Amino acid sequence: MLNLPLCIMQKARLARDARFDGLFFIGVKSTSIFCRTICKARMPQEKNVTYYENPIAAMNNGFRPCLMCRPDSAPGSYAWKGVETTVERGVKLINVHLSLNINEIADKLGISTRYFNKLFEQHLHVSPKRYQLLTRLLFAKQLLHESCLPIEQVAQASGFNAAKPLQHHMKVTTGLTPSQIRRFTTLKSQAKSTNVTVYLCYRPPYQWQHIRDFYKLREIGANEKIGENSICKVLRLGDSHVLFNALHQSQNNRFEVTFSLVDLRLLKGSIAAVKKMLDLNCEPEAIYDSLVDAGLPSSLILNGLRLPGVIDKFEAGCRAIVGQQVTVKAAIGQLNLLQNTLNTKQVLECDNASTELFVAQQKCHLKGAYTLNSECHIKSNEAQSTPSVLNVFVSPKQVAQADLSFLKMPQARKNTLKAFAQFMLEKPQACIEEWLNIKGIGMWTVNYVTMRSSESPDIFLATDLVIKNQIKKLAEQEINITQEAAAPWRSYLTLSLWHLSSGILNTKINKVS
DNA sequence: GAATTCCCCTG
DNA sequence: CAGGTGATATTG
Repeated sequence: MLNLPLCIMQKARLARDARFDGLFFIGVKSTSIFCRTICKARMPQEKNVTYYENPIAAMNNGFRPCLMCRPDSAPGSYAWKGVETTVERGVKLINVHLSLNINEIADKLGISTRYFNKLFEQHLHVSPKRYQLLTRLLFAKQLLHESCLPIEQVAQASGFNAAKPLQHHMKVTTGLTPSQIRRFTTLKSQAKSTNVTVYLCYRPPYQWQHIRDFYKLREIGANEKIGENSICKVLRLGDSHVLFNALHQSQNNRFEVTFSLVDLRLLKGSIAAVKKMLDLNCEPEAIYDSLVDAGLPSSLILNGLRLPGVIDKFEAGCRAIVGQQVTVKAAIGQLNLLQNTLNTKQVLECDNASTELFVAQQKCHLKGAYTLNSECHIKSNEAQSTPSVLNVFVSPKQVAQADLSFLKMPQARKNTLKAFAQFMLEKPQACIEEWLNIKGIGMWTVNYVTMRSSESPDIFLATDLVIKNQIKKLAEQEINITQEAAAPWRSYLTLSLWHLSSGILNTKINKVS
């Protein structure tokens, strides 16, 4: 039943080798406890040890899970990852939630402030407080350069309570006051509103057409509008909503992104979200090389390919589930139906006041883009004839409570969708692997969602039908793909193969070969 | 830095 | 099962 030789497991156990973590489990007879290979507890003697393939097998034989290494927890979960990642998670939280203080961050991590301080200092040799101050200042500086927000609002957006503390800290750490920093910027003053425009750059080349078409094909009209040169979408960020319009300016290698915000503290997260959607941090050269290594002839490679991201994990999950075994077109039709049908009640159902405020603000702002759920429709910049309203993607709660009989798809898939919504309602923070426990969600779905929503550059969808066919088709022309060689950028190989199979380049292949 | 918790061994 | 050891994570 165990697929590893005994001597290997013995060595792996004694070395506490992390590479074998999860592959087998160690039952200790003297205590009736079972552990993972990496457990830091005192090393049991060989004569007391039995090996098991999985936690279930160990528990069946009367062992209980160890409290230190938590072999019962889901692989990848916080409990599984243990202390090693606590600092990492803390850093992320500080970066994302600029307005939370250190106590609240520690609270989110589930540890005391004192311990958080200690761990942080130990690993990064800076105190969390100091790290946070620098993070806030850096972001404030970016806003001073890239936007025309008044200082007071820059302060709020970067986590300070008021302009005074920002001015003080900026002066102390950089020697310059915010207004001195601002003087370097060349932007013209923009109208006073909660609209914020920032310019987000990327490393060229950038295959705008590819990422644009990818989104366009998957457009959910009530939630997003994809223009020839722009992407406009309403994002759910925590309990709030953000509307953005990203306009591609290829001559400057950047996007002009306008946000409409309820609360300026959302700006940091909003910028991160758009960067993720447009994959602005990617390094095209490394990816190009890896695609060559994988065996793609350079004539078939889109240099500057980007991975189109999905911000909301729930949305990504819905897209994946509804997209199981049907064409993109069919799936998006059903998603549009879902969105439009459940949408009508949405404004009433939203429990927080922020939505109302947001709607009110939308009425007057974001000229030339779209409005959110307001009766005053504003035409889009892109000379599209019909005025539009945009709305946030349906929530887990809505889907969980809805009668889904109006959807045209197998009952089993509707059940999965519903179970998924229920799961997300109860455990919104669960890691994607945990979704496997839901009936109807398998590895393809998990991998697809991981690739689209976790900025995971190294997902190869080997079981995807389209991918399989495309590999076969290439092999017929003596182009052999070794996906392993594309690591750690295999997501881009997946994208490339999808793109090839879309037919646009199929004629080209013939010419090449 | 002490105290607590946890694991494993021995008798 | 009780008593003792060593080690780690976490707290006040």
